[in-house]
Amino acid sequence: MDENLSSPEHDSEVSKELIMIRPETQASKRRKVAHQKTVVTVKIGPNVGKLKNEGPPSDFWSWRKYGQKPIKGSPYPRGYYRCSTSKGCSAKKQVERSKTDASVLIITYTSSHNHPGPDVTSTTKYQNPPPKEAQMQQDSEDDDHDLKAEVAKEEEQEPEPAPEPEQEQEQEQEQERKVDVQQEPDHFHYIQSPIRSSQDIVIYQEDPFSSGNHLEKTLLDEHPQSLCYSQLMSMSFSTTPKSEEEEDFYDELEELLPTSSYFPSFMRSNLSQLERIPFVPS
DNA sequence: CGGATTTGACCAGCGC
DNA sequence: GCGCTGGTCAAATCCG
Repeated sequence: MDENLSSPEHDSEVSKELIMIRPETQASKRRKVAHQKTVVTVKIGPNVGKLKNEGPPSDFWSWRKYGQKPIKGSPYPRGYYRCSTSKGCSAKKQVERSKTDASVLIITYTSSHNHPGPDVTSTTKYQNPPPKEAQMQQDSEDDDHDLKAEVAKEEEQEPEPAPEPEQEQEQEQEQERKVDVQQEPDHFHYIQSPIRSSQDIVIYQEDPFSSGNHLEKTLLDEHPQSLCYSQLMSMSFSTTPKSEEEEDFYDELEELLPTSSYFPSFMRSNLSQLERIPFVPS
């Protein structure tokens, strides 16, 4: 991975991740085990270093850290987490920070949960979601405790090395964003989610077709701050006529997400509530 | 005291 | 074949 350093980092950073999540690439045996990968890029905001309760979106599972490794070419280590919600659950995730933008967390989910998610719908606040601000406050107080803790700890561990000159970083950030936009239409869904207040979340999911992407992209263009996971899901599952390829993809996505894995019950419940999203295809 | 985290060691795949 | 690297293990440590 050192070779990436010689080339512009902004270019290697995202594309590297995107390449990694392709299941049929020459992955190592261990990587092959992780048949499904979903990369979630979370922008945790510029204050993350100071506001420790700013964290990436909680996925509401309980994760246990089982390893941390410095990643070649990145000043930030990658943390390895395993689902501790249920014994025997093979769900894992990797949390690393973008080497070009410390405010961006890259969370890679691998495998899927083999158990139902925590029943957060039993708590009133998700059955009757409070206004955004209030919800955000509550979230920062409890629900994202796990990821909040992760970030807080990472912040503590990492003395913000700031290995790159500020100007360079700014430049790279800008270019990185470009990379996001450029690559997304080909293979990935690009979702922005305010699940946690000031955070922008981008989910990269392998996308066998390109025609469907305009949907999400258009959504983003029109409502850049109005999407969340559940809305994404509703996008994915309730939007009008799909091509066969799309159906296949959504099947995959469904298999990967709401019924079994990354998206807990409250999101699934919100799914039905939020099926009507303010989106009119152009 | 039990569960979670840390961290060095180990293993296996990949590229040269 | 060898070195590099990512991913995992497991003992030690920490924390509530």
